[in-house]
Parts: sequence; C-alpha cells; structure tokens
Amino acid sequence: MKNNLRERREQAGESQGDLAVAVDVSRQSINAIERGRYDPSLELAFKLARHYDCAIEAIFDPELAD
Amino acid sequence: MKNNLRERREQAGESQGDLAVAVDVSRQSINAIERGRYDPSLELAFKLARHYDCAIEAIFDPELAD
DNA sequence: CCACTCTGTAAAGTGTGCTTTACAGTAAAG
DNA sequence: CTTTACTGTAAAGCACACTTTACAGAGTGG
Repeated sequence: MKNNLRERREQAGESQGDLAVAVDVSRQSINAIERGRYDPSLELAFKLARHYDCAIEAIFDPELAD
Repeated sequence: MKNNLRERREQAGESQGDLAVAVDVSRQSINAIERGRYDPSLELAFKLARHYDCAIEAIFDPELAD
C-alpha cells in the first residue's frame, strides 16, 4: 500500500523521531512505514491522520484493488 | 476501537458469510471484528469501506485518543 | 577533529490479525 | 422431526506490526 507520509512529514519540518514521539511508536516503525516495509495498524493510521489533520485516505492508498 | 459494521451489514441485508466473501476474509474474522475482539488491518478496513462505499472514518471510530 | 542529528538497517522477541477445522445454539421451512 | 442458514466460539498455527538494542553512514557546526 502506498503512502505519502514522508512528504507530509518533511513538509511539516519533522524528523522521523519527532513523528514517532507524536504518535507514540518507535522511530523504526515510522521509518519502516515510510519505506513501505509494512502497513501500519488501523489504530496507528488513525493517529497519523489525526496528527496531520486529514483523512486516512489522504495519506494511504490501497493502489488498485486485489 | 468502535465500529458500526454490524449495523451496516444488516442494513445491507448481508450475512457475515456474504460480507466475508465480498472482502475476502473468513467469516470468523468478520464476526470477531463486529464483536470487537480485534481491529482489522488497514487493508481490510479499506476493503470494508469500499464495499460500503464510505470512508474508513465512517465505519471505525478510535473513540477518544490515548 | 569532534560532537550531534538524522536516517537506514539488523536481530530477537511479543502481541495480534487472520486462517482452518470443528462443534454448538437458535430460528425458519419442509 | 429434520434440514438448512446464520451466528458464536474454541484451538492451533502462520504472518506481520511493533518493540528494544545496537551499529553504520551522511551532513552540519563547534
């Protein structure tokens, strides 16, 4: 699943560590999600969307059904 | 995390089995999610939202931050 | 040169999302 | 009474989301 986390984070002037603290996960988790190693849990997706004040759908994209 | 899956499903006149087939998971998974035993993965949340033609936020609610 | 920040990555461990198989209870329909 | 459809639940197993600790490389600033 694609996401634009990195773009949003950089535009917000945050480091991976900053964001990790803000949504209460490890820096490695943020890094892994940005790099597409795995998808976040639904709960973390909600926290990220709330942090960037947008819809989950605005950050994550299932990129064509399966 | 709260959700209104059961209401939506019943209003759509579907059984748990119908929905399970539609979003390609087991009937037990649908049952567990409806009964709040666990939250779906982000991907499954997307499939459910697409199935009911609504936003993820319209089905799931993180019910007050932690 | 040294300290500091940021990022990438690896390994081992925990919890949980989801699976399959299986059985029990309820309700409607023959 | 028997069958059929739907739901609830349990156990065992696999995959992955996330953790902690740890190390390496690039860039910046003293």
